[in-house]
Amino acid sequence: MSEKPTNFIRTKIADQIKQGQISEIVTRFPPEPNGYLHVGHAKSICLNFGLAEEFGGRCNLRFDDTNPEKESQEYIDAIENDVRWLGFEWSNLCHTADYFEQLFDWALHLIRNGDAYVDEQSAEAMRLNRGTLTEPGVDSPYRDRSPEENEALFCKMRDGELPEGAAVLRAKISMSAPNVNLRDPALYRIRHIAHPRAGDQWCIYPTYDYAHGQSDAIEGITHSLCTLEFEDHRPLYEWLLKKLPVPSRPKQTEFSRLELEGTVTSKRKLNALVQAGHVSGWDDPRMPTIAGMRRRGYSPEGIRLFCERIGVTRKPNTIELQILEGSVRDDLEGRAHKAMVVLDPLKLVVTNWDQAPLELTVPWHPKRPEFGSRTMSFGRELYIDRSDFALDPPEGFFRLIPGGSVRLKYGFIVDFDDVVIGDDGQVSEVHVRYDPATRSGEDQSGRKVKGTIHWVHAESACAVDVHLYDRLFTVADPGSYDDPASVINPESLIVGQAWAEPSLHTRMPEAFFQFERVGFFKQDPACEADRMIYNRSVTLKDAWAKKQ
RNA sequence: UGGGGUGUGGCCAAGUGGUUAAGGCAGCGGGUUUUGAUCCCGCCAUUCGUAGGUUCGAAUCCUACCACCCCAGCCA
Repeated sequence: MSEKPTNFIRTKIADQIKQGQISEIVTRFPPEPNGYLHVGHAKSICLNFGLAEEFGGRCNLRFDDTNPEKESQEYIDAIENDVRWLGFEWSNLCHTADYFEQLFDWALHLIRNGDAYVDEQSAEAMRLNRGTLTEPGVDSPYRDRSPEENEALFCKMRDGELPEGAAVLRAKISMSAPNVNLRDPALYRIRHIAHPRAGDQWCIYPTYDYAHGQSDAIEGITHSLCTLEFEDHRPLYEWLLKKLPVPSRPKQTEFSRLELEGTVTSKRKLNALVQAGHVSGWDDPRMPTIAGMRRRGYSPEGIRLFCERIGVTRKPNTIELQILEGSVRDDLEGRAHKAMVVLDPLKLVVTNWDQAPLELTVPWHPKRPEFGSRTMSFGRELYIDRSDFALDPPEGFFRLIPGGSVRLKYGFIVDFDDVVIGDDGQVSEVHVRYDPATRSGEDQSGRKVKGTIHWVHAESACAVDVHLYDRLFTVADPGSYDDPASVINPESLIVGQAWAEPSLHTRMPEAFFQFERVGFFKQDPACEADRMIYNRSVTLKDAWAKKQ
């Protein structure tokens, strides 16, 4: 295989180690538990955990849980599950909430040094006084309170004596900074609301800007990796680290976030789709969430391969869906069991077959003998896919046609005999004669046919449901719509019935399958034993369809 | 019109002054094939946003310009 592609962060770390500037790296993946993880998070997870792994360092999973309004235990559990499923194990499981006491003490430190003050302006007034992108802001009338007064007020905030919105703690930096993030950013706000982890211990909560860098410092993070939109926050990140007696000095490095063609990677918008019932949940197989991709039948290795292929840079980028699908296919090709399933059945009658059904031994994977084999019965009545027969074949069609022959994979070559047209004018049956000398594995006839098609034995086949997924949206950039629901693809899910060889069900439910010549499928975890559901993860490449 | 970023083939992406500008995906052509899949082979940027300049030599240095992205939450 090819070696791992490099990127600017990896190169920098390798360099720092070589120069002896650092001996160990510590990274962290810091999701806010306000939704499920999506493919964009997968990129970050692979980066953070991957780097730590590669350089023999550590990586923490840290819940950036500073805003109890949006966070919940359901999300916390789902995130842990998703990270593990992707194949990573954290060094420490951390919660910003566990640092609340320390963060509070440090806030006092800022206040006592005159670096923070309690502002009692309304949110509206603060917004107005912040100025604009081109004009400086105006100092708050509360900006020059004494440290003593600030400390007393801040303690009142903590003690619950002030209502929500009555006051915030602000860093005292500059209201005229050209970088608006430095115009006395809020550090603490009042929220009389319980926290999923801290319970009702607190009614003031730190903001991301105040909590993040300090949390990094507490954990001894060396490389704090985040996306580009936080670049303008870096001066603030550094300002706080410099003002506070923190135990270490982490460095923030930004990279560009993943943009995936045809998908939405905004937790807010994904949540809206879930809430409105446009999808069955966060784990709907059409969702770009890790849970959705898992349920759809993507493998962790396939997703990791994808993350490796897309690289890490600071450039704006939009990744084509083909790269994700191609990565998944490439991984699944080697690990999926190959089964025969007919999605759109057409009865095939082998007119010269008068014997009992024949049991054929068929390998689960032609190149992987260790996968073992199963038996398939072959008899007089079979189903083939309707698309594998053409009364009036187009140029280049080499499946079954009047007067023609095809091989039934792992079975025999059959020669066209006759066709039966139903009342609806459609072909209802195709009659063929099999050539006994052409049995797979012992064919000495010397016959060669152009096409090989899949089939199932009508008598023993099992009916299963198949869920055929297509892209969730009709446009390439649903994320740029305020309401992506307005461009939902009404055909993003097609439920069909199929006939499967019975041994499909003898495999474990976790198994990945390739339905030969059709696509990769995975059993849906929610289906019942008497009505199996297989989700189509991704189709096979199809040069014939493309030519059409 | 403020600040911070980014521009290398259809999509990603190496490359940081010196052979014919890596590689992946997609595409195209061919071979193998009992999956029109997989696999294998070959092709696919005289050119690095544009225009100047420095240099024996530039995607890499300088200047100007252009385009696009992010920032005015008590979200992260």
